[in-house]
Amino acid sequence: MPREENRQMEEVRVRFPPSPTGYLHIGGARTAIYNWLFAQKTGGKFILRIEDTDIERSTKESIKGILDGLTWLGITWDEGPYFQSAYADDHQRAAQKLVESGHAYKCFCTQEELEGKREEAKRRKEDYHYDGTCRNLSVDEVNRLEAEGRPFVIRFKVVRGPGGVLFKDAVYGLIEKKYRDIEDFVILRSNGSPLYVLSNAVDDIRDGITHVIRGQDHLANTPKQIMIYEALGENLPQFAHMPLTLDPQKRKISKRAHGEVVSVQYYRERGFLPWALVNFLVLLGWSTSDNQEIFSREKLIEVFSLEGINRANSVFDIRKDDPKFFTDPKAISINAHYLRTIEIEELLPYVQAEMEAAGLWDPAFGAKKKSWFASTVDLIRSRYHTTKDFVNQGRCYFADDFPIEDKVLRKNILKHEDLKQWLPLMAERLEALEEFTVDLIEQAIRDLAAELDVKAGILINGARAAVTGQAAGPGLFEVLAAVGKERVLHRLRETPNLY
RNA sequence: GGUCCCAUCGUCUAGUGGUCUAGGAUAUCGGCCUCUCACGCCGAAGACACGGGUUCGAGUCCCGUUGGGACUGCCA
Repeated sequence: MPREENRQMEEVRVRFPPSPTGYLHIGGARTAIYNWLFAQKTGGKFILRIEDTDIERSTKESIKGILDGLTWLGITWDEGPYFQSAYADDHQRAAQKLVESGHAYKCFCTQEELEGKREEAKRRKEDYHYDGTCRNLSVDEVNRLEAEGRPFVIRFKVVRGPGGVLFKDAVYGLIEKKYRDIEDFVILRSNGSPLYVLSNAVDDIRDGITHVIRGQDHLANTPKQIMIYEALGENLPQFAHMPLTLDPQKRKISKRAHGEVVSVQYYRERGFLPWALVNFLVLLGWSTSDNQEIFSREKLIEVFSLEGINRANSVFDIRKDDPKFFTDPKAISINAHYLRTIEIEELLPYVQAEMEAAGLWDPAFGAKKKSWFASTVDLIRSRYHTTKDFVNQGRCYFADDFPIEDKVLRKNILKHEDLKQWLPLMAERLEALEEFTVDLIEQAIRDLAAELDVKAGILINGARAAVTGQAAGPGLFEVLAAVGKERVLHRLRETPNLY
């Protein structure tokens, strides 16, 4: 009992321990988000630890990519990044301690021997567990083999007898694993380096981790780690395993199999707002009882809880070669939602960044023309899905060179021979306006339509095509006001050249 | 194969024995709005994997079947 009381007094400490073998992917980001949220919620600490023990596969670029990805998402850490490789001594000491206390032993079996036994078992359709050849070696034998210079690994000595490891997972509930189903697993390689199961536990102990929130793929490893904690005489953290994210074929998503579309970077490059991605990701396997889906940062922290984590894996509905959706439609819809609803001031920097990258940025947009810039962005944003759209579909508002879609040209201009005269005529009328306001523009154009005895729609759609190159967009009069008198007149007068 | 986990609309999910002829979101379709396209609003279609129990009553509890996933390395 006193142990539990202590635990409640303890500060919550959670961690995200990525291995730097590639970019930050969706699954990792989601794990980081859940941990971060839990820390924020409980006033605890979120620790970043880079598990770079596999030096062969770890790269500097990968570490940078992970840090950049988290930072972009707004997932900040309170401690670290710590590097696992810096604590090799801890891991070896722990292994040594386990050997000395009789919880582990040196195993001299060679990989070839083991491989042979595995094959043999497989051939006989039996499941293979390490047979314990070295488990009961006498002290003399161990000394002799070591003196011979024979390499050895250290294996954890699993209890042989009835019973098993029982623990309560915050998400999955009671989990039991029988001792007989656990083999004497390796904790230290023959070269002295630790295996994940050991180093991860030792690091969590050193870092004072109170809650281990991680993917369900680690559920099967947990009993082993619990045995290590216990053998080391340490208190257990609380475990919470979260469901995995699968692809539409129900395969675990991975960098290797899915490539870019599962990387955080991809969403950044495709024009996602970081918080929109976080909001989408948190919904993959977690929900509130009232099923709310859009959360501000503060609200999310307020309502997040481990109880809301689902047990079933969820599907990240990525589309391959879908002309309409480049990723899960729901992710896009959430991004579009934020795009059209956040404070315009908050959106502007993202649009600016896109424009700078596209070479469309004019410093005046941030100064003298700022209110024009803001209102123009506001005018067009409701039909955009990503910030990229501002420089693609939105190009005509900010630049003089913009494409006119073929179909639009044919349907809204070429089809009406008279527009060759009418649009320049419209320019005349607009030029005469005292002020270039939406109301006056509308009046002038409707008057012109009446005068010419044509449906206003003909003129309106023609003008839209000539001025924006597109068939769709905001109300034409607003568009003209936004594009500005001078440019509108020019574009209308250019119409004859389109024929 | 063995161990563990999971199972509600295409996808994300609400649902903790009766209020479920199963709710929301997204995607799809239709309508309204309208100069177009979005937005917004209204509406349609769309799911409790199957079979046994338990119970007056089961999406909800139990068992089995099927299906899916994870783990099963001197990877993390």
